Amino acid sequence: MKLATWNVNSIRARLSRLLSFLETRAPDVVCLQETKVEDPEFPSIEIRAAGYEAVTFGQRTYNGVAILSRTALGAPTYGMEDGVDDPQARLVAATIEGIRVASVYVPNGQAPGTEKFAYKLQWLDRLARWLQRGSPEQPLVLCGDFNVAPEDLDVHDPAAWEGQVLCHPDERAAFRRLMEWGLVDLFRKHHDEGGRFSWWDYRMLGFQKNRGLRIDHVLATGSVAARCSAAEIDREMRKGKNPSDHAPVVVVVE
DNA sequence: ATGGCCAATTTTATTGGA
Repeated sequence: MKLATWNVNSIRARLSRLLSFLETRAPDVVCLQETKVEDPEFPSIEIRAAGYEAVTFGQRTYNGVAILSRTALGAPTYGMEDGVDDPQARLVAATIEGIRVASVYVPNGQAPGTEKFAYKLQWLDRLARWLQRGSPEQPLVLCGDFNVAPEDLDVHDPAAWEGQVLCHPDERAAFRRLMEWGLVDLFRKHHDEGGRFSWWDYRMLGFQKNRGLRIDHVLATGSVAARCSAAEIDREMRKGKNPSDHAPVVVVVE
């Protein structure tokens, strides 16, 4: 199974690029974030014509997640179902070929000390509890835009980013708690080098200068990680006209 | 070369992203 995660920054603005990605890369599963459409406006017809079914959890303007799959999507769940009244559409999950797959869009957090930052930390804590409702012995892929660069190695200029949002110690600690439950970073399983990023600012020639961060991740429990033979960041999808500011992360699970 | 923010809405500014 070839599985990708991609923050598309509006599926309507990115539809032709997404369809090109599906055709040229031929992934079996694609987790999307920041679709920014309510479910009735999701371009299901075009996606289906490309050979994919979709599970969508959208909202207007902001957020919105989805999972596309060539094979059946079983037992979909929308949000964390933890009783918290949260209108933001940031997690959707479904079972594909025996693997539970979740597409997540972690809050950005804006800046440490703000209400949005507090919401981000709370959301990550809820995500840890969502994981704890299951077992790391089960096959799970938790992937998406985590809005956390786990280590300085994942940052183009660690000194400039120190203590800033996406790199703050509290976010990194929250991310580590997710990992310690029993997840493997599939990109890091295959690459130990720095300078490999999944997001670059639209401004200031960020991509051209490779001034980016690695904040999009594919995390998997041990049984899935053991079957993972490759992981790459698809920089081609960040090039050219009208890109998302994120590139897809693609893994192969045998 | 991959080129100097972008997307959606509240639309000729504002908000949020990261």
